[in-house]
This record gives sequence, structure tokens and C-alpha cells, in this order.
Amino acid sequence: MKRTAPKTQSITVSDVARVANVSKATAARVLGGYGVVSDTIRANVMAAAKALDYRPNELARSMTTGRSGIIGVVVGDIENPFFSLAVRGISDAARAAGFNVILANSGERIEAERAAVRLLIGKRVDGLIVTPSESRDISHLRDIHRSGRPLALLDRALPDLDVDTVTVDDRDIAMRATRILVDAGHSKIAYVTAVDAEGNEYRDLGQIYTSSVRERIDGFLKVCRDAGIDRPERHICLGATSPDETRKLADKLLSGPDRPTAILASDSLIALEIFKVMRQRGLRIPQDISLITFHDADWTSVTTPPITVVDQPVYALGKSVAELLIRRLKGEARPTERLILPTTIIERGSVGPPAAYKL
Amino acid sequence: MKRTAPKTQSITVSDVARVANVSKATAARVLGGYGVVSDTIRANVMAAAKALDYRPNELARSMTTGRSGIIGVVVGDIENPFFSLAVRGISDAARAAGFNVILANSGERIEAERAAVRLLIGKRVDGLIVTPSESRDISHLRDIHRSGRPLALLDRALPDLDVDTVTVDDRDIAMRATRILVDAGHSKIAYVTAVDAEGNEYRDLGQIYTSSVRERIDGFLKVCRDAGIDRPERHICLGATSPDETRKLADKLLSGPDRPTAILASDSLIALEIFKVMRQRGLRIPQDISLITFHDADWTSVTTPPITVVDQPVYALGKSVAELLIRRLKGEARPTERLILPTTIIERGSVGPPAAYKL
DNA sequence: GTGAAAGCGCTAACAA
DNA sequence: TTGTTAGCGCTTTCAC
Repeated sequence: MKRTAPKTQSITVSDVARVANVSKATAARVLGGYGVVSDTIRANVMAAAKALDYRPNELARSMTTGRSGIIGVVVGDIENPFFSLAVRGISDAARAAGFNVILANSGERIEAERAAVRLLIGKRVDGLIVTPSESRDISHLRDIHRSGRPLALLDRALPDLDVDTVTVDDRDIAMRATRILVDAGHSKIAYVTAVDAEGNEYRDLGQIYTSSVRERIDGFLKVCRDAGIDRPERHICLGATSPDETRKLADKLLSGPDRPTAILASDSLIALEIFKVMRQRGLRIPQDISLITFHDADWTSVTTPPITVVDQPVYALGKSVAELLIRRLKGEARPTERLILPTTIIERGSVGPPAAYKL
Repeated sequence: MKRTAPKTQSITVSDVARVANVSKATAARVLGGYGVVSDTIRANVMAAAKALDYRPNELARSMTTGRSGIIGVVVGDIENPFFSLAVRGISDAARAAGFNVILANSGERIEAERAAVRLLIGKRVDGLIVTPSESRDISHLRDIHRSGRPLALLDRALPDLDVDTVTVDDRDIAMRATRILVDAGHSKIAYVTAVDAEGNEYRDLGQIYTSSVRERIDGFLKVCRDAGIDRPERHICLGATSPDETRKLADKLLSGPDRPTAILASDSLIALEIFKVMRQRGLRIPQDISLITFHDADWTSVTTPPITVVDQPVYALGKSVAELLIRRLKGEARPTERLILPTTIIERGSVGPPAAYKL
């Protein structure tokens, strides 16, 4: 005797086949859109499917085909407009190619990233796009590769991992941004970034495990040193990992006697908090202090004054990395590609000569 | 003869069982964490699994159990900070309960919403959270219900659909916002919103198919009429569906001789574009024109002047709806709940008396 | 406590 | 062109 099924009984290929008076295989062929079926039978089956309100079970389908039509995406923080824009680029490219996207957030925590990757592999996504939160422990990324699924990296390169990668030239762009500040006469320039390090004290590059961050710091220091600035690393602030932390950090940074005359912020979320603290402390931009930030976020153009920004091609970054991945998914075998997209600086009104000069 | 597998052969329960010298069923029991197994055997199986680097196939697991541990979420626009914050609320609640989240974007297009729902049902998610883009055609939402999976609605209620819903009181909050403007002396108040209607001409409420939008317009009109404002519906602008469209709309709105003296924007993306256009046209806030917007977006507090906003409990909205859904997923049978979360208005500096008063 | 066997809904050989 | 038959990797009776 058949017990009542605990979960809702759904209509299967067999049900449709029975009603249409054909074999399961034939019904499956028209329902699945493969193989060849005569027009009459096709019509019958379609009618039966419609009558029964048949819905394919994608799970079963993926299980037998080994394909899911899904691209897994793991980003650092979906609330960061940088990532949501990149994700739109990815989604648009995916949709255009008939793929769907599953999104997972790592919150920039490596364990969450590992878990997300594990989940997505478990769900048998066809390929993954990851923004690796650090370069120290990338075993889970190697695992992807080993599982036979293509992986592509977004925004952050991993020298040790030979996979398709799309980034910008972070070192170069940091140099250009810093140079703007140096050229304006600044010599006390702070660089504020989100890396979490013990005590938030910067010691050396080897301590930074996120490639983009490391490259930017490298570029920043290079320009400072070339300009004869003494020990510029003193003004590197790590630990701006949340609005709260950033505010604390900014408050400390802007209160000391050794206050910087210019700040370079590594993303728009950080810059926003810094901007707020500056305001709150009555610091005028750019008369009292200058500010440049990475990412041309919405708000940067509506403040008074508007903020000078590093404009990364975020949407294109996402679109390109998805296209690269999709080409591999479609079977294209080619050497690994590492795309570096061009970046510009939008000069607005937040940079001026250091306060001292005007006295 | 066995052909080479086309796709990477993964380690299965059978493989582990063979190595551990137990039956498939026993291996499955320890690997799946169910049933009873002796400690010795458990240890053996675990060792074998580790040695072989076994990874469970979630697909197969979901197929037999009928559960996936996944909550499907369909939102209007993930780039809208309103939604990304709500999604974080959902994700946090989901994670806390051991669920994962798959995110799909509808772009506020009903066909995309249908497709997303179909995909998620096909993937056999355990339940869905949807921000319905309109109330006219909700057959796909009824389908969810019919498929036996729980559905919960976020931010937009559907009177005809008896499912758990979490919203704010849009009518009330629109009334309060409008009243602030009226009390400041305004009588030419524009309401700008994103609904797409033919010719972007507002005729009557019946034309608006998004519940939140309808309620807000209703509240707006009510307060205007109570204040004796003549035909306030003249100043309702529909069609602010993208930054570009919004800019055009705002440009037209602010150029005519009948220019409003105050604007109420239905979301922060719209308000931002309006703000930019105001700036560009040299309109001073609040001397020349007043502005209030829904959603306490980041940028609204850093402009000069900062913007008065309707502060919805966005994170809580997401968290609550997820919790409601999860309780159902865990088998709780109870009558449908319709939560309405309280909302406040943060008065900042963007509202003043109408320009005419000061002349 | 453990094993054998059936089956989830689908696709993919192969035969007819 | 259509049908038969095996699986995919897992869980789940039901015996032992």
C-alpha cells in the first residue's frame, strides 16, 4: 500500500508519458527538447504536459547531465556598490549566454568563502567566479580546479593560481592617485584600507594577503618615496573593515597632532565614513584636508565639494570575467588569460594644496 | 569496456564504502550524518572519506530528500541599496538557521520575475521570498504555493495572496512625509516614482499595480487634498525606472513654469538623480526647492544640506520575512502573518518654506 | 548495528 | 522515429 507522500507529489515525465500514451523516453525527449520526435507525438505530449501542469525537475536534470546551467559567484560584500555593479555585469553576461547565477557572500572572511565554495561545488554549479579574500590559503580554490570546474578570478589576482583573471592595474592606479596628492604639495598622506591585521599596524607588504590591497600600497609607497617623503608607511591605516571600525580609525587619524593633510581611501564605503568624520570635526575639504577615493560611487559626485575618484570599469570587470568563464564552459580550450582593464581618475573638487601652504 | 568519463569522476559514497570495507548504506549513514553506526565503523568510514577527499553531491542528496536547504530570493534590483540591505537581513537570518540563499534579480520586470521563480522552483529551493513587481499577474506566485513550497512577501503586500508578508505602512509614512512638506507651506508638491505606465501620466490609483507605490500615492494625495491643494495628482510623475529616465523626468519637471516647490522621491536612487539635476540647474535646497526621499541611503547624510528621509527598517524587514519563512520551513503551521514594521522620518536640512513665501 | 535493494526524476545508450 | 533499459549519487525501507 502506498503511503501518502510527505512532500507534495510533483508531476514527472512518467505522468506525462502515461497521459500522452507514449513511452517515458519519448515524453522526456519532447519535454527536454532533445532527440527527435514526430510532430503529432510532440503535440500530444505538450498537450498532456500542459494539462498536468508539468514542471521539469532541474535537480534530476542536472544530476544526469552533469550540467546545471549555473555560475556560482562568491564576492566579498554584496552591499559594497563596487560588487553589486560587478555582479550586474556578471549577470548580464550570464543571461545573454543562457546561464543563471547563484550569489554567495563571503563578508571577506576566508572561512565563509571556503563554505560558499563548498556549497556551490556541492550544488554542482558549472563554473565559479570568486573575489578571493586572501592569497594565503587558497586550497579551496585549487579544489575547484581539481573538481574539473572552471574558475575565474575577479578584481584580485592570485599569482600562484593559473586561472582566467580580470583585474585593474592597482599598483599603477594607486601611483597615479598618490601622485595627484604629491603634486598638490602633500607630504603627509594617509592610505586607509580594509585589511584586517593584528593591531592594524602596517609593517611590510608581506603582511598583506589581498593582492589588490598589496599592489595599491606598493604603488602608494613608491610614489611617496620617490617624492622624498620620509617613512610614508607610518601613514598606512589598516583595519577599516566596517563602518564602525572605519569611523574609529578616522577619528584617531584626524585628531592627532601629526594629522595627515591628505587621505587616499581604498573604497567608497571607507571614504564615506572618513568624509563624515571630517565634516563632524569641522575639517573643510580641500582647504583643510584633501581626499581621493577608489570607486566612483554615486555619492562622490553630490557632496560639496565633489570627490576626486579612481574610476574603475566595474561593470566591465564583471562582464569580462563572466565572458571568459562562459567561453571555457562552452569548451573553449586556450591558455589562461589575465585581463587588466584600464582605469581613469576623475578629478573633482576634493584635492587642494596642504593647509600649511596657505598659512 | 569502460569508456573514459567525459566529466571529472567524483568520489561517491560507494567509493568510500569500498575503501572502508562496509556497505554503501553504512557509509552513507556516517557520511550523511543520519541513522546509527558503531564508533569503530564510523571512524573507518571517516578515514576513508578523508583519504579519498570525498565531497557529498548536494544535488543527489536534495533529490532523494526533497529538501535543498536553500531559500530562493527574488528582488527587484540588487543594486538598489534598499534591496541589498534587505538581502543581508535575509542572509543573516538564513545562515543562523542553517539555510543558504540563492539570489535572483527581476529588474522589476514581471517576465524576469516569472523566469526567476520558475528557475528557483526547478532547483527545488525549500521556500521563496519575493518582492512582487506587480499585483496584476501573480499566477507564478500562486504556482509556488501550489507546488507546496512556502512563499513570503517582502516590502510589497498582495491582498489576494494569503501568505506571510512583511511590509511597512507605506500609506501612513507617505502621509507623514507629505505633511512635513505641507506644514512647511508647500502646495505644489511633486511625487516621483518608478512605476512604468503609458505616457507616464498618472490617471488614477487603479493604474498602479505595485502595492507599496499605490499606498504611498494614496497617502500623498490624501494629505494634499486635506490641505486644500487643488488637483495634487497633476504633480505625480511616473516612469523613473532608471537613472537616465529619472534625469529626463526631473529635467522636465524642474524646467516648466509650473515647477513644484517641493519633491517627494520614492527611493534613494531616484532622489539622487533629482538632486543632481537640481544642482545642475542651480536650484538651492531648501531655499529654492525642498526634497524628501524614501530610504535613508548613505549619501543622504553627506550632501549639503543633508536630505530629510523616510527611514524604513530595511534590515529588519529582510530579517523578519526570512524568520517567518524559516518557521514555516521547520513545519510550524499557523495562520498567515502580515507584519507591518514601524517607520520613522529623519528630519535633516532639505525642507524649507516654498520660495514664493520668502519673496 | 549493518546490509541489500528500491527508487527519487531525469537523460542516454542501444535496440527495434 | 520510438521504446527499453541502465544508470546519476544519494537516502530509505526492510530484513538480518
